[in-house]
Amino acid sequence: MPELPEVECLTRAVREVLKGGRIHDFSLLRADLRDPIPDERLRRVLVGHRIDDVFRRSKYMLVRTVRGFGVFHLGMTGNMFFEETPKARRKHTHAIFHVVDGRDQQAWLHFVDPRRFGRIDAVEGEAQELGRHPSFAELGPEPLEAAATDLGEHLFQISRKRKAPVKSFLMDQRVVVGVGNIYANEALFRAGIHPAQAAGAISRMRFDRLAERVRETLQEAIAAGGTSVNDYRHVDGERGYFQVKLNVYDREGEACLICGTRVRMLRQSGRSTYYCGKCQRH
DNA sequence: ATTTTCTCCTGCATGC
DNA sequence: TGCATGCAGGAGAAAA
Repeated sequence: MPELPEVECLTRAVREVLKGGRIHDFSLLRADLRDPIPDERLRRVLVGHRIDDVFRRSKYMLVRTVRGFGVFHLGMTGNMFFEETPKARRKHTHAIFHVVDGRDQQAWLHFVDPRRFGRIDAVEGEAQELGRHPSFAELGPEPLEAAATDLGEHLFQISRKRKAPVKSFLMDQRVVVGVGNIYANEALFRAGIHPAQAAGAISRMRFDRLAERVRETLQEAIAAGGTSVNDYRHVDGERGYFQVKLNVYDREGEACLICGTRVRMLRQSGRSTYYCGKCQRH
């Protein structure tokens, strides 16, 4: 489940190779993932132009050239790997980008996604065109770009009168980007906030605390994941997960690492929520 | 306007 | 061992 930290780590690894280089060509092994892949537009944007930057917005990795942006989303199970050859294919490889880096070294960047919830898209034009794109138009702020108190203030302001559980609220990408199920659970645990509490009933002070914990959790995950992607030939977004100590996620029935109480699970809008009923209060 | 449900898809764990 | 079943969930559309 690639959330912000995993996408950030992948983006850094890809940037290392692609920035200043070019995509010589690519091939699509299927026409669609979650949505159809716009072959021709992707070609116009990416092929033959210098890669000016590779950056992350929300859970999207963006590849910028003079023509526009390549847009990559990993969905649930997506990942990208540099391979030594175009042929050494893992199962569920859907696209292969033939890359020539800044030092004229060749590489093949493979987009792999078993469940195919990911997306590959292209936006022509400048940053403002990207901002108008449906995937980006309504996104909330980047949690790591604002100061913690500004994020707390933001969460507090837009949550007034909202009855949604704070956990669903936190996972809403229009509220704040990048927080998926795992890190929502973990940040709420760290903040001592019960996931079922109505967002609108949470005080400014507690939102400040939550904002701090969200940032801390994401930053720790990036630091942990970042250590595994030094060598671009071994880009491995998955590995990051196992380096972060999860307090509650997927630990139903196990002892809370703080108080020993059994971790509980409940279902909120179809998602599994894990929490400690003693450490996390309304 | 906000919030929930449904949909996409494959791999894996579970149970008989 | 094999097969059916259910679950995992990001995000957008549809429904409530």
